[in-house]
Amino acid sequence: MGRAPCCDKNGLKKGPWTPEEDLKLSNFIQLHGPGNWRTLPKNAGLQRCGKSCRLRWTNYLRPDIKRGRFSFEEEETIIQLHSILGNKWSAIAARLPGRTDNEIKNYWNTHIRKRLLRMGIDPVTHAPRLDLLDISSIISSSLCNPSLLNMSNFLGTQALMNPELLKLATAILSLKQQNQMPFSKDLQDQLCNSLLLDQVQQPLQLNQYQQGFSSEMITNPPLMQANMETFANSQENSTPSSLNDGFVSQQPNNMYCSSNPTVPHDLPENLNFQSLYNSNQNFSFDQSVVSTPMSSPTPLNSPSTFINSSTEDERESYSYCSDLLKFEIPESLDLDEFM
DNA sequence: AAACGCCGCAACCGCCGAGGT
DNA sequence: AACCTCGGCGGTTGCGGCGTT
Repeated sequence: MGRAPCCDKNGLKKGPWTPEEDLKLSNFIQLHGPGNWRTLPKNAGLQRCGKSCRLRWTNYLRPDIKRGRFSFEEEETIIQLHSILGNKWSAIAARLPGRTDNEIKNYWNTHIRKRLLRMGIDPVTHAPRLDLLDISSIISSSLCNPSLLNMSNFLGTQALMNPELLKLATAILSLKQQNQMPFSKDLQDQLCNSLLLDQVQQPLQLNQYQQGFSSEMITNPPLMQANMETFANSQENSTPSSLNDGFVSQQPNNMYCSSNPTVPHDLPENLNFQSLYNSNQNFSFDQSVVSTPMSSPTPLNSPSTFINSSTEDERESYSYCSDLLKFEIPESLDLDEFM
């Protein structure tokens, strides 16, 4: 036969623990150590299920538990570990001394998850998703502002997520740089509208814009491979217009974006950073943060594109985005354990 | 000041694998 | 081998605090 039932649930107390119960449990465990949860409540004089006692101890009473707000470093670690481990809260907690799985789980669900969603990042896959991103502020403050087409915000947050937008923006800028087309407000509005449509999961109809351009400018493969670096270089060299505003800067709170010249225009829809890592061809991580040799000819830490963020919220968001793009693996993390 | 709604977190629930009988 | 509990885990719930109206 098996063991006796762990506890008879009838008559046992549930709900919040009182200070007296906490004291009883703490004193008992200090004397006898944790474990034997089945018999512990009775021996400690508690009208609780053993499971409830164990949870109370591991999640609240344990002396090595660190209380209080999560530090920035802890949040970084949680995000990075979650991108690798998923909802393996206990595994994540094992790498955050003093934090319990329950606490991390709660913090993820109440803070980090929401923040990622606001940033347009799928908290499950850690993949950028336009349909999750609140881009209205970005659009309203830059693209749709008649006096300012701030391509930095536009490209910095969108281009990698939607290759069609990258194509379109590349073509637009190329045309503008060659003075082959006026950058009219109409076009900006069209682009803005299309982005809004795209946000609600309407496919971007590139052809709509191709009509207004030279078809060669749209379809010429070399041009289509133009990239963030092209933008950055061209901006440095010429464009004195507002296009350059905030595009390249070296300030501390900047977002570190990909400037890989081979930014793919056929990124998979459910792209995530793991798959990028594995694909190893169309995208590369910063060599300085990923030790695994990469075949990409241009590491991300060469001509980098920095996005200057203005508000506290934006800095915070960009900072998190930066973390995701950098995808730094803590030294203490034994990846083999998960592979 | 009261009512209401939202949010965060502690605690519970249900499931699963490991291991004891 | 089958049955059963334990311990652990992730998901969910519900309560209390707080802000807003």
